[in-house]
Amino acid sequence: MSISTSPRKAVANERSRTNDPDRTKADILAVATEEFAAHGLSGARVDAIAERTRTSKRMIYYYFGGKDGLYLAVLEKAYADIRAIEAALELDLLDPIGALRRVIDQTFENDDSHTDFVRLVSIENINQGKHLAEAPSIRQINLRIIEIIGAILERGQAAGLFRSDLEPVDVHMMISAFCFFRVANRHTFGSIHRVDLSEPDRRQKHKQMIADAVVGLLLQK
Amino acid sequence: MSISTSPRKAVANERSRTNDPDRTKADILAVATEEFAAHGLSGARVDAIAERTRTSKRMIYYYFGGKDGLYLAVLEKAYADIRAIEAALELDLLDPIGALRRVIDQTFENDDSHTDFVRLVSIENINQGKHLAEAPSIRQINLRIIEIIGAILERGQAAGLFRSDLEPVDVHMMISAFCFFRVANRHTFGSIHRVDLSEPDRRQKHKQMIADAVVGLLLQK
DNA sequence: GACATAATGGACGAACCCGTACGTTCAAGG
DNA sequence: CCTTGAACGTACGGGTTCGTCCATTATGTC
Repeated sequence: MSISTSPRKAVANERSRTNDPDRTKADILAVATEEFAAHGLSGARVDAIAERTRTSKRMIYYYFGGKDGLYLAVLEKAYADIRAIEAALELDLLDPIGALRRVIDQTFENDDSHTDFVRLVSIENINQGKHLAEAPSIRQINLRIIEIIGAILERGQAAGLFRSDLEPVDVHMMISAFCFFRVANRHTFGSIHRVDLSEPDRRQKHKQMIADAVVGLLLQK
Repeated sequence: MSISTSPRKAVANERSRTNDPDRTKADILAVATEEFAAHGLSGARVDAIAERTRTSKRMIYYYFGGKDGLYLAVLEKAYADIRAIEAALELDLLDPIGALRRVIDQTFENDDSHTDFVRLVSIENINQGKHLAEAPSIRQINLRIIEIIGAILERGQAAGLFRSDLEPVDVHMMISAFCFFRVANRHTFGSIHRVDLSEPDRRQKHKQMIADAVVGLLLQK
């Protein structure tokens, strides 16, 4: 995680870069993320990952213990990356409706641009969330988004704008469901209904739709 | 597909039931549906399916050609079963809003009770919809739901109730996204936010939420 | 500069898994 | 009955895939 602890040699010398654990780990993780996202847990091949790596299969077992350990590390990093973006949201200056629209926009853009993350979450659900259940760090990370939405709802309710019978987690689910489905089910939905869900016009329309729907729902009394 | 073409022998004799192709095929299909839904395409084991069947592995290859052929047959049957229910909806007597709520209710209940179907669709998306693309029958089946929603929207627009800038397929997606996500992402979402999405109270609340949101969205001008 | 420890590579084994070759039984028609 | 094709079972081969054993090189420390 740190800025590489490799020794003096790494300054300028290009070729003789040997024994760089941080880089090796990061390299494996990046390749593994692609492989797992593309083929799922059981479909991913350890040999295939090793082959596309700067290093060898031996290192996967050295650093991650095995296929499952590697998968878990990939999952943890994917969640951490996504939520780090959400955590940086600046909403205090906006009115409740504006803040809510900002959160929705962010979730939409996040899922849209992080296809690998969406696929990994789908895969983990196929696997019944068994690996994620053993990664307490992931839960921690995700509480932030609930806090953010909770704060917005409170402000909206205090102002007499929003209804008060919806919990933050339910609002989050409604937003996530739409943004996630749009990416996760792109293939089947697109193929069946002959629509390209990633086409700019429809993309824009959908973003407007989910924002209007959620805001409209909260304004209902 | 017919009511079994087996001979006179099959009337009452319990034990000597031999050579019953329809039953053999249906048996394989049922077991395979469970196995694929549980472990995905690459995770499913042909040997495991064969073992839990009344018959042998040889019959899988005899009737379905191979693992891929079997998977495709499972997928087709899953879609057909779900959409057959939707096609039976009787909506002509209801006002547009009532009809829309009825469709949403139906979709919600369908996804909620057909976990295997939801999982298979997720799996097919992980597989980038490649198999579904080669199954024209599935597309045909799904057009029905779009027709239904299209008719409701037209009536609502004619009555001056609904906005007219949303296509049926977009409304369908909004409904599907919520109902599908609730089931497909049950494990990760539940584990992270410590909620049981299948608990009756929350279930009911969510059903109300998606209905209110979609109706509310359409009533916006 | 010697030594302990961390990092790395290549080769390999054992289990697994898909698909098939080959042989047998059943059912309907002559 | 006898033939013929459909329905079925057993056993196995060939390829794949995970994980490890053994050997080697780098790195930091005293």
